[in-house]
Amino acid sequence: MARNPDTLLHLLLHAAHGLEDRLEAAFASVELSSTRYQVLEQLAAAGEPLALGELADRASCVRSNMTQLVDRMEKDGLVRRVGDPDDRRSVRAELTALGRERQKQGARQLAAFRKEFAAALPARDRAALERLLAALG
Amino acid sequence: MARNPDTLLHLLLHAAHGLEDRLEAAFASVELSSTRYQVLEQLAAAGEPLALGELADRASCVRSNMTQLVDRMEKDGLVRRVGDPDDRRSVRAELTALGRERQKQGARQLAAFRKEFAAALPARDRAALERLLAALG
DNA sequence: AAAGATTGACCGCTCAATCTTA
DNA sequence: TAAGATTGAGCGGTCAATCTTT
Repeated sequence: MARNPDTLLHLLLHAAHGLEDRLEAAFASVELSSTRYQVLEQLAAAGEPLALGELADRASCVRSNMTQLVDRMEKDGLVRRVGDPDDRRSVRAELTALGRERQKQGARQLAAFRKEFAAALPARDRAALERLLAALG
Repeated sequence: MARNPDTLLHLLLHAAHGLEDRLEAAFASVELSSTRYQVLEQLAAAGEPLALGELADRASCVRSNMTQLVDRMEKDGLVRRVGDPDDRRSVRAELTALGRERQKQGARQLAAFRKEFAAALPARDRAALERLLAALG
């Protein structure tokens, strides 16, 4: 996204990209992506299998996306599909032991990353950043 | 990317995403994407055909990505491939009349969007934002 | 008919492997 | 051998169409 590099807009988007790349690298160190972590996190927090549509809603993505994501995660042994006896249209995703393990590792990576971010953030700029984010809302 | 919504890191990434979505929508209104616009912009600025590798370097992406992007843009009539007589390994992309037209429309959209962004940005927070971006560098 | 999931086609990106020309 | 471009496979996202169950 390197249009017109001398623009504050550009600098902001570029910084956000860099941040995301580094976060992605942190997750990659435990063989996850932020997308996969997000799913594992939801399932761990829920403490029970969740319907794919429910997962898609929580991830703010489209249903077909979750279908394919769960395909890949299932192939890698992170989750498994289980049917819902009460509504046979529904398919739920359930954590496997491996998925549970990876979720914990991912959580540690994320916590460390957040800490690093907070440390890099000039303390006196927190308020300004919060105003900015509110203005962009 | 909705992990842990009450985190400053998360808020920043979320805001950047929102910004990008809106920028993308602005480009879409003239049947472009930010990616395609970026290529058109480089070609217009250069004033001559550019090798695909050169375009990939300027877009900070991998060569194969540019091959495929130019495939799609060529199919849509925005650019055309031309050979380089001086180095027969090289393939250059050249703007078509349609590509030139779209680049101008895209530039107008981008300018309007930047203006809108600047207006939404609390003036007293500019300095803080610049420090923040420097710290994240 | 409406909801849940899936499929197929596409955008945009990565990597590894390949083919051609220098 | 190096460099330039392409191909093929995969991730992650969209949309439109489809199939099953409610």
